[in-house]
Amino acid sequence: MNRRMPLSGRRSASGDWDVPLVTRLRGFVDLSAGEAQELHSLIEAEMSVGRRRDLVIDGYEFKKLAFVREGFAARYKLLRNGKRQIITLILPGDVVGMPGSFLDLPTFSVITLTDMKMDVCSLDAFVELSHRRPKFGLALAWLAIQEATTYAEHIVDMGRRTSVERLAHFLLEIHARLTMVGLADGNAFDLPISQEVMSDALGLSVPHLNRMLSKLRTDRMIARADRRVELLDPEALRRLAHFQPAKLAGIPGPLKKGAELAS
Amino acid sequence: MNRRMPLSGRRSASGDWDVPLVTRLRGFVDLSAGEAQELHSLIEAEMSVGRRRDLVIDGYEFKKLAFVREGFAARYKLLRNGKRQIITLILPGDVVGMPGSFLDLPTFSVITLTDMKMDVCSLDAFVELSHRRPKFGLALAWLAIQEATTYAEHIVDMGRRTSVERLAHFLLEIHARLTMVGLADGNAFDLPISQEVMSDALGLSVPHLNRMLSKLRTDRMIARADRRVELLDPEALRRLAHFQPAKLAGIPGPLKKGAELAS
DNA sequence: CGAAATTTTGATCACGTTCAACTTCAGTGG
DNA sequence: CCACTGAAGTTGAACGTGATCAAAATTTCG
Repeated sequence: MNRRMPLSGRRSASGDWDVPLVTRLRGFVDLSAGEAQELHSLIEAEMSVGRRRDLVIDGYEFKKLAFVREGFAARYKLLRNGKRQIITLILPGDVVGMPGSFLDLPTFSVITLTDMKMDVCSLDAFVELSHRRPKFGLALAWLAIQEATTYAEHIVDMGRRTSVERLAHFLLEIHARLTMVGLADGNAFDLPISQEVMSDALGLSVPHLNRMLSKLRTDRMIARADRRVELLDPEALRRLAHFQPAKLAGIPGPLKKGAELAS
Repeated sequence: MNRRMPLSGRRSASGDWDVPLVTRLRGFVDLSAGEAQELHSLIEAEMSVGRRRDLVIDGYEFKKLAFVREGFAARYKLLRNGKRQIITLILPGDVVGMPGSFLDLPTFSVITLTDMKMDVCSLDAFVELSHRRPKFGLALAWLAIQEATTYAEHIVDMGRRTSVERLAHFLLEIHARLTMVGLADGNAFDLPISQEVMSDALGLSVPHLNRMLSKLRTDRMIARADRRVELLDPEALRRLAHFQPAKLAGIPGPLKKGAELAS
């Protein structure tokens, strides 16, 4: 099911490399079209994979960075008792191989939840580029920080939020992340995942998750049809979930516009 | 209680800057004495603070990196319902301000649990150095990745491990992290924190944590006296906790000369 | 269409919370 | 030296959230 495609890239009108990761990076670093191009030149393959494909397997070497262009995946760990915990959903703009590629061996697995398209480069190539262009090393740090921040919020979810609060927080987070890469449609967004996946992400059982979903539905906070979610009352959801969005700061110094004068 | 001290630094016999963070960095990047010195030159203050001091406050700007030399702290979030979740314990070698300094405003607080000594520099200065020495930007990324990996394991703790398993995992993790910076004494280590702190780190109530502690004690897996912990049966603990240590890979490329042969 | 996966509903049970009281210990002042 | 204080640790009883198990209803898909 993995097939290689010609390295055409996706170009905007201005000839820029226009993928969700670049959108995300531009939220905190000034990337010229040329620099985006340098990043693009690292891509050694554009991959399309089907649903339910293992991308990273706990314990098996993986040293790539795969920038997700389309589709959903999950980073998870399987315990020996058979229980699965999903650490985070991987969305367009996210990087498969973070953190797995930075460890001797990954301690988590990644599996696609839908068909997925990604641009793949090797970690070595990225690091090599970072030597010539320190900005990319810093951008990597910023991405990792954002990952850690998201995880931190998940810890709060699991530790101190009740099941409804947790579900509400989950929906708000996904909505915020999709909005950031331009994939939300106002207060609605596609969420093409089963309740089993959601329950593993939230550390709940499927029946209980189901009940909490209907609770949010009967309380008129959300609507769910097909595999879409609509946030009917975002304000109430935010209050319920104690939702506090975190905004990544820009990389300081000569990298930011208006500071080009510094040597 | 904050007092400045002369910028003497801590030097090893070889004149190297010898602090836990450098030990940690050397686990994945080749740092010459000169480079450690460059890092040291960023330090604008060596601070000593007492117990129970807020270092970072949720919602109030903080743009420093404080490298912990001695002492314990906790990164946490307080919900509006009064519940507290500790995201992670901050140990010597860790960085206060990660991730808070990278956000417009921190979304978590940090409080010291013991007296603490740290070396403080501004994030701007660190980024500026990373421009001249890309290695430091990459090292920052590696540190952030390690932070994310630790958090990921905490998510598994809270979501899919029972309370005893969680406690066992917690003790093993702290032991591993202290060992990494040379602060464990074989299978024993100082853990100068109250059960309330532990319960907030594990998302448990104090009484229940207490029961699980006595369980591990009566099962002869750990001993706890004063504020020390001894792992009496590390193997049994690892089995119980499904413990899987993650080892950070070295930064690839020209940075890691001959490191493949070492260790 | 039939088979499989997913969603929904119900009944029972257990893990961990809550609340309360009691103990231990270190520090402080009479 | 003892009384008092406050923080930390320990124990017990009742309760509730969410798990577990089971089965039915519904959707998806070969």
